[in-house]
Amino acid sequence: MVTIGMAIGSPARAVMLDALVQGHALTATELARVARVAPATASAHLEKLSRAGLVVRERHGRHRYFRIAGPEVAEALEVLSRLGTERAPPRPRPSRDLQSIRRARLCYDHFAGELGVAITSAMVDRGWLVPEDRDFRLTASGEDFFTGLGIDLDAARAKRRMFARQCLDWSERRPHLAGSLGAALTERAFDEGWVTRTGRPREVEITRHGEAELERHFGFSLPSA
Amino acid sequence: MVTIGMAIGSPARAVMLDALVQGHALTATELARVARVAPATASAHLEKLSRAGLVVRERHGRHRYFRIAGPEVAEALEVLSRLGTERAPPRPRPSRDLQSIRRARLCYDHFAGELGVAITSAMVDRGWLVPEDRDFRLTASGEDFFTGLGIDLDAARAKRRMFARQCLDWSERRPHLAGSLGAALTERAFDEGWVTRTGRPREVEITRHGEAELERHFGFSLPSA
DNA sequence: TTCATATTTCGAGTATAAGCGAAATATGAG
DNA sequence: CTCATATTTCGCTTATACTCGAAATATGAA
Repeated sequence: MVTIGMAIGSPARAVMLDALVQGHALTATELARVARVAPATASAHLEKLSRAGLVVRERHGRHRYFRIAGPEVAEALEVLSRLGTERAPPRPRPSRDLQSIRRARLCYDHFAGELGVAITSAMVDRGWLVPEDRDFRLTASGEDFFTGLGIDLDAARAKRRMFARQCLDWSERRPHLAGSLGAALTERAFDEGWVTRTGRPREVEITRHGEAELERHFGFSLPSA
Repeated sequence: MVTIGMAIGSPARAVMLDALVQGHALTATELARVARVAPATASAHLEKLSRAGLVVRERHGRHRYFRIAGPEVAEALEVLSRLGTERAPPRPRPSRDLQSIRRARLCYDHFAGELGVAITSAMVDRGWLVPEDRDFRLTASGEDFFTGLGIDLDAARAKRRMFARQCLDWSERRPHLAGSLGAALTERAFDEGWVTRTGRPREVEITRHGEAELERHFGFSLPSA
């Protein structure tokens, strides 16, 4: 990521990439002109872009062209430039994909996103967890709940890591349960088939069965996708 | 795009972003630790990331957290890091979306991608166009073809721009027809309903009617999506 | 209020990048 | 082969970015 970032992080190179993303293959001299730098400078920039794997050089007849290295590069640059512009307007409606990853995600090994927050606040509402500084305290009734779910609390407490941490992430403004307790709950949810992984990196999907169980245990159902 | 590029174009900041993309909100001190820099340095970096709109600062109880500014930022960073890694392997199969944009795209105002190349080589094979240096020469039979299609060649020649240019782009290795002649053909194709725009920026879609016409005029049909 | 801790600001030093012109080097045209 | 043109390499200057420690500043805890 650093390499890519450094490659685009110069006005001259950004202009060149912008020109190339249009699809055209251009010569070094043409690119020097659009970026308003000397041919020597353009050559150095193109060397960098080439090393970063963003553009490729290609001989064609008597000319030597540069162009975007491939479709995946073109797509990534599109995403970036969209990110650059879509900042001012009030707030673009998140795409379908983004909505789903906001809904139910993993943060390392525990639930985050709407799902994580919903589960956590339900447990707080029921008096099973009490927020305390950076952690949650597990109450007696909370212990009953986790034990009833078949979770071994002693084992969770025995782990070297924090037990019941508060965790914030980018998709919600309220904390969700992390630490070994959060991990244990999440593991259980997978084992019981409440959720499954989707193809995407950290995204999970709630099964039909899971919906029913969430309703039963926590008294909520997430608005359907 | 420059801003974004400069923002990620530093090892320390890239590490911080990497940590934040996991979902966790982290304090400045924690981020200083993961990036292995002094708190003062981390503070400066976070200031930049914040200015670039990639992260936001948020007070929560007695702590001040940084986190990724929003889902769209998280997604863009994912795309970037994927781009960084997916370079070594032989060549990842292009996604469905990428295949379709390779298939039929516009380069400014003329066809590019597989469609542009296929049309152009068909015309060369038929002796309607002859590649000449950076341009194509339109032959007499070629004039008949374009005129038969209802294209006003005199009008196209009268335009201030190049008439029949060769154009290379990133998705194919062979040139396609650009210039006012290419634009006129493309305009005609839209008018006749051979192609329509999809939602995406430069992408077009071939209609059923278009498939038949392409087969009739140029003797090819693109392998179906 | 006072203390302790987290964070930012300030004022350097060092490293690296961007830029140019001149010269060296390819590459196709004739 | 020789010429003309496109491109890269070289040497150099200038500007900016990264880094740190020390000091100043906020902020919640007691």
